[in-house]
Amino acid sequence: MPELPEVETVKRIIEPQIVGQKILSVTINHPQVIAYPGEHLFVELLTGQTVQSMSRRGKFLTIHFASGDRVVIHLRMTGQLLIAPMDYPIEKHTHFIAELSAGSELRYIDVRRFGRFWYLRADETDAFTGQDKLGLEPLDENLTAAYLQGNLGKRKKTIKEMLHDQSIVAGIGNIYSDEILFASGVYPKEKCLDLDCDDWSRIAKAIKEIIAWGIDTNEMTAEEYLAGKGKEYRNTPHLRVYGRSGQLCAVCQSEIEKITIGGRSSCYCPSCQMKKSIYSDLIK
DNA sequence: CTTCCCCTGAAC
DNA sequence: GTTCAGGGGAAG
Repeated sequence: MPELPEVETVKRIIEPQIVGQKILSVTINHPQVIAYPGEHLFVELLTGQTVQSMSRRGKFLTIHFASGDRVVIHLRMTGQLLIAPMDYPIEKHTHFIAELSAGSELRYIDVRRFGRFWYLRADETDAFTGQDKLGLEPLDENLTAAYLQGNLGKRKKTIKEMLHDQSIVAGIGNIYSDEILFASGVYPKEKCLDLDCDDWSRIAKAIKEIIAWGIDTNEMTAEEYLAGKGKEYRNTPHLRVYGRSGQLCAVCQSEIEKITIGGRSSCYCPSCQMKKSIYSDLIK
């Protein structure tokens, strides 16, 4: 479900509600979501820990404990984290509940059960989650046109696919890659090696602007977040191309098209995001 | 490179 | 009934 802006939203809502809390008890309803180190050890290690902070890296969340231990969480497609009063109804597909000292609960809900939890002890290096392979954060000042062109400029793959490569830029998924390419005016199926300096500049700028916009627009209170069950995000109605095939482009009124790239759907405006080959024919 | 897999549910 | 879904890893 969530990409970087949504995961950041989850972090901003959840962190203030768990900092300083002690975990009194842990219930796991579906062990599949525990990737490491196994259900029973996970429960044993987590019980009694006191939360110090929460952080986000790409689409990963980490809960840091006073002991130095931490829990890394990836929500994948449909994972949701909620802080709920103990008497709040248990949603279907609730796989994990941690009872907190304030009398509330941290709950994990995941319809498709693709999400994963890892418990890492203080002295354990993270060799399990994949976080160590992440590239730059979109808002990192080192993420520039030169960085993108240097890392991707000779690749044959399409720009749409490469924007999903978490080892280059961390946190972009299928929604935001569509939105970023629309904002850049780049045809999603364009091969990286066909893009020029100006294209990379617009893409670098759009990555920052669209991701920052996504985070800002998602801003909400903890009450609103709970009411939306941690799965309703504010910016969804304002996306400009994702999920809008057949509708008219807000900029030029052309009909937004949907194509398949690397096995995933991609929505784009054929007029605002013209293929370079067509464009070069037009300016002859 | 493409295809499949992990899962459930909504839309068609 | 079939297809698709905001992720990611493994297998062919």
